[in-house]
Amino acid sequence: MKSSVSEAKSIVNELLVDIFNRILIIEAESMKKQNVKLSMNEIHVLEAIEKVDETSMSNIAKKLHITVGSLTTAINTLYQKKYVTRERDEDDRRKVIIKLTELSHEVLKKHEAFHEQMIDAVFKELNVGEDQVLIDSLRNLSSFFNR
Amino acid sequence: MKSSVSEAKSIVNELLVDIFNRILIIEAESMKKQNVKLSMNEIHVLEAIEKVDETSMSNIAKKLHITVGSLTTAINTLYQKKYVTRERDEDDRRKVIIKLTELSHEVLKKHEAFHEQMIDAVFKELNVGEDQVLIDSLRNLSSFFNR
DNA sequence: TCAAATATTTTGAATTTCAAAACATATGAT
DNA sequence: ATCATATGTTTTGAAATTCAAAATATTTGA
Repeated sequence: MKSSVSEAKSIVNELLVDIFNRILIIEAESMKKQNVKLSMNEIHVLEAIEKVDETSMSNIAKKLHITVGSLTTAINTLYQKKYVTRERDEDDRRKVIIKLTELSHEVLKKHEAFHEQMIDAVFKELNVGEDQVLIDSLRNLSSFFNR
Repeated sequence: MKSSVSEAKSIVNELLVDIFNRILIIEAESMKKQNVKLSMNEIHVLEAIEKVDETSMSNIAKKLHITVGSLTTAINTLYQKKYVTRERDEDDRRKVIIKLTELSHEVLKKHEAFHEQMIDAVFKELNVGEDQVLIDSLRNLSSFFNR
């Protein structure tokens, strides 16, 4: 199967758009099937808390690319539903430090399992060395966003 | 630079998450810079109308993975702002056919230009034949969502 | 000590979404 | 031809998510 470069570009564009349009819906379905009661939005907040170094409100909001005000409302409901705790930073009492509860860790485990399945699907039939092509392409795309 | 398969998987996962988290924001910035007054949401509605065969409300909603009710509110504002027209299908008067105005085509041209730049960045330094690896990987990912 | 900087929450408004009800038109069985 | 059912769209009412700006709390530096 041959194709010119511009054809390949067009195919890659369409695939990226398709993937982008569906991933949230598919992820949500997967979580629902596993009896997770949270929205994908809420799960992504938990994910950000897990990944960020210092879990202050500002840091988490920056990771999520939302305002701190928006994060406050998200954390309000997660706190109420016992997915996170809130405490003042003793070294700098302006800061509020968010921590995940066991409930959150269970949800994140399920979410990670979905991602692993997804990535396994990507690597299916990929030969040794070819993974580097994929990594380079995605790095190029990610770098494009840094301009 | 060598890495085990599981390392490669982890890198690809992180890159995909990063790309996913930023693409909407970057696209929105790009549109704003080009004096486009619409939200990315509204632009994606126009994009769906452009891509779908028969531009009835149901078809457009299906393409966008939203309910027809949600689409009605989106079309209401786009209609009011003169980005689309509405007409009854003469063959089946239950259907409403949406058409893009010149205003929309101008916006979509700018949006497509962004996507072209983006894809050019992906293909940067990609050798002949390597594009097929990328296409295969993304196809695998897209197919994973069809299960 | 106190003005400015930083961190967070609150407030008020806009956007986007959905499910269910209401409405319009078409189709198929009698 | 008529009417029940199916299909297509809009309306309604409510919830979730977001933002900017104002308010509040704490720290820092002059």
